[in-house]
Amino acid sequence: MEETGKYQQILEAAIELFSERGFESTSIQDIAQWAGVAKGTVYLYFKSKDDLMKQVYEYCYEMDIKACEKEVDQEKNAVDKLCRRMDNIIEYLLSHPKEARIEQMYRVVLSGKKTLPYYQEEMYQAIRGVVEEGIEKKELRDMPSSLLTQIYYGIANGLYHGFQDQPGLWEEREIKEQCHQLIKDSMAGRNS
Amino acid sequence: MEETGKYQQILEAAIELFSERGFESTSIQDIAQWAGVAKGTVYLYFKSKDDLMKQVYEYCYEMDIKACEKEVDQEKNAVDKLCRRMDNIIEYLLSHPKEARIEQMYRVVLSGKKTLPYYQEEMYQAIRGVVEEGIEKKELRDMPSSLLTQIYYGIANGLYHGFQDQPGLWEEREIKEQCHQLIKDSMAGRNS
Amino acid sequence: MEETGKYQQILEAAIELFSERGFESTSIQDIAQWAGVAKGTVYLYFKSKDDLMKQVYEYCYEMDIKACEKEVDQEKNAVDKLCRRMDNIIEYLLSHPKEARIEQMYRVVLSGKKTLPYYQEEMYQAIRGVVEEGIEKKELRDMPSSLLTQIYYGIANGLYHGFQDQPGLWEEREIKEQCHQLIKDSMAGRNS
Amino acid sequence: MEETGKYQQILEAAIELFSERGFESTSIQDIAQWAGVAKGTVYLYFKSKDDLMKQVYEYCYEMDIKACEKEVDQEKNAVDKLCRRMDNIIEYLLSHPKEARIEQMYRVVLSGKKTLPYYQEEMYQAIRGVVEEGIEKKELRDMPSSLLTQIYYGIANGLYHGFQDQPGLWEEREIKEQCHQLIKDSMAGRNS
DNA sequence: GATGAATGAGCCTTCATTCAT
DNA sequence: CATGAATGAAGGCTCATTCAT
Repeated sequence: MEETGKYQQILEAAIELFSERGFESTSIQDIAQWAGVAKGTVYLYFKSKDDLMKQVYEYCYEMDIKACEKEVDQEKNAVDKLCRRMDNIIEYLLSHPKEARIEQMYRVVLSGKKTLPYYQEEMYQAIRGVVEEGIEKKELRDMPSSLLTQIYYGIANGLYHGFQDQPGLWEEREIKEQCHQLIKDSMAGRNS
Repeated sequence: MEETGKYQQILEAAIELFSERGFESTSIQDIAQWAGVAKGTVYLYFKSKDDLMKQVYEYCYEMDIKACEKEVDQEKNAVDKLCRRMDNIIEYLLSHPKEARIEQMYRVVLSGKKTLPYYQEEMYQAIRGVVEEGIEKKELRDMPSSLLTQIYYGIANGLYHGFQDQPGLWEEREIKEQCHQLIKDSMAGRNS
Repeated sequence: MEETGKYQQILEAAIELFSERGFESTSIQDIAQWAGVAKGTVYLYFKSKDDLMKQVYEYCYEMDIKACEKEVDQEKNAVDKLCRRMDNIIEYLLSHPKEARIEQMYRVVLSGKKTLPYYQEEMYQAIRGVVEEGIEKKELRDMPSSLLTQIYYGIANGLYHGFQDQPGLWEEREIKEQCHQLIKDSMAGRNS
Repeated sequence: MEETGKYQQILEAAIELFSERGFESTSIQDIAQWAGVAKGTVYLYFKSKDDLMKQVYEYCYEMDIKACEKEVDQEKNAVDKLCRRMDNIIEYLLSHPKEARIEQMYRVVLSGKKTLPYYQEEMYQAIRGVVEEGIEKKELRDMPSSLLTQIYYGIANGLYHGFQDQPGLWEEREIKEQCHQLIKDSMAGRNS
């Protein structure tokens, strides 16, 4: 952690500790210590603890988005896009458990504030776009797109938890195919 | 709130405030004030703030479990049991948003601690029991039961979020049936 | 300092330390220690350090006002009123040097803020009232009353400093009479 | 502020900010920024913040002294000297409000420390010299010179405050003459 | 049982000062 | 000379917890 810049050191220390202990239970002191800098140094790079929290979340979120959209556009059908994206989601979450936890935590906090519902976020909108298009083309179930989007999200999340418990499963080709089939069956339904 | 016992008063005040402001941002003072008792009184009924948190969570969780299991046993098939349970889940969560938030928050905290994975909980085990039996009887998809259980959980959660955004939807009979169909398609797959 | 209430203890500790080290250089910790209470206790009686500062000032100011107005009304003439008041002022300031310093300090701070000019204070207005009446009755010099009031204030202050350096002087009857004569000559001028 | 030396730039920035916000509320960072230099540079010219404060005060004090003594020696009588000096004092203070505030603030701080009573200062001694000589020559009241000096000081200060509130007054010839008469009456008394 | 005054550990944040570049 | 990143001591304030009444 010595060779990267101080900003990155602090950010990574924060990810480590926030994900482990939660936002409130992690002190700036702890973060500074873990990052190997003095307490005051944190404030050279971040305006406040809130600012640090926000930047940590945004950093994680950006990584997540970028990872999840990889090669999605190469697929033509809605179902295929959703399967590909789900592979990406799980791949990313399993390889970045700390970042995943931070996103989760931050969203719970956000969901308490009326101002910015989390579903207005980029990723939600991206998925919803695919879902709406799929519904229009009759590739997907004819349900309210918001509901279908949330269901997709929920399945992805459920799968993540499932694979988290038994990491080996995700490596098995057969399992992955079963999951794809499940996605298809749930999202497309009788249309398939 | 005056006629119930002090214990209940404090518990309800805690539910109210924890769900609104989060655990760390709610002080014992706030809770005591809301409950209409003195700060010291809280410590007559709860060993510490952590203990209060835990009891609050457990209280919410118990209510949740009880509500979700209602009439589930009247169904015969695995799919029907799961549908019935899902109706209960959504019904409960929508009518108890505060309790829902507290369960959510507490699980995020718990998930950080390796000691007590949340899937060892009663509700998870109950669902898993149904799922395993369903798989055995070929009523459900032949997938690892843990995975299928998590997926079911995820769908229920997704639906909750969806209906939370548009509460009116849940009242529509057609929508509910679509949801049941979706549960069936995802959990039973080609078997159906 | 043990027998009085905590509020008074803290107030007196603050007077002691503020007058000795200044507002900014005195920490709440210092005050608590001097008062023989815990840091947190200070915040049971004062909302913040600023609040403590303000209450300390107001306490000193009230004492000052009360002391300075003693028996002033028994005098008929403006000059006599001013002399009597000046005796009171000096008497008070000499016997309450700490409180005097606090008033001084606070006014210097206040004078930096445009909002509440210190001359709108009670004591200033009281003196100005006497001065204006005196001018009207031709007992005092025909000068702008604001100016004459400030001059009176200045003389009183000067005398205080003078007597502070040589406290014995104030005890001498002759000196006191000289001072009264000086007040008369300066405030009444040729009218006398 | 660019063409003068760094030392002067910093000094002037300090005068500006100290007079506006007070000593403690002005950071070295603020001063450096206002002066257009780096924080470290301040420490090339001043040993510490305290040192800067002291030099700022001394700078203001020197200006004050120089301004106040202008043409005082042209007068023969003690009273005239005192009047002339008072004109200078007020003229200076009104035209240098920032420097005036700094002197004021610093003296309040100093007056708390027993080590260096401010009356041992040059200006005090200069006035006292005039006063003592005047008393000796029976031009002034026969009172302890220290007292009379402090009174003179007090009057000057009072006038300053008076004119500060109504700057227009100081321009009126008649007012100025009234002030001179007042000085004469107070300092010389029946001797005049 | 009930109270709330008192405590003090611990948090976030600021800022004078240093020093390698 | 000049810089500004880095430091860490210190301060204001909050709050979980205790305990005498």
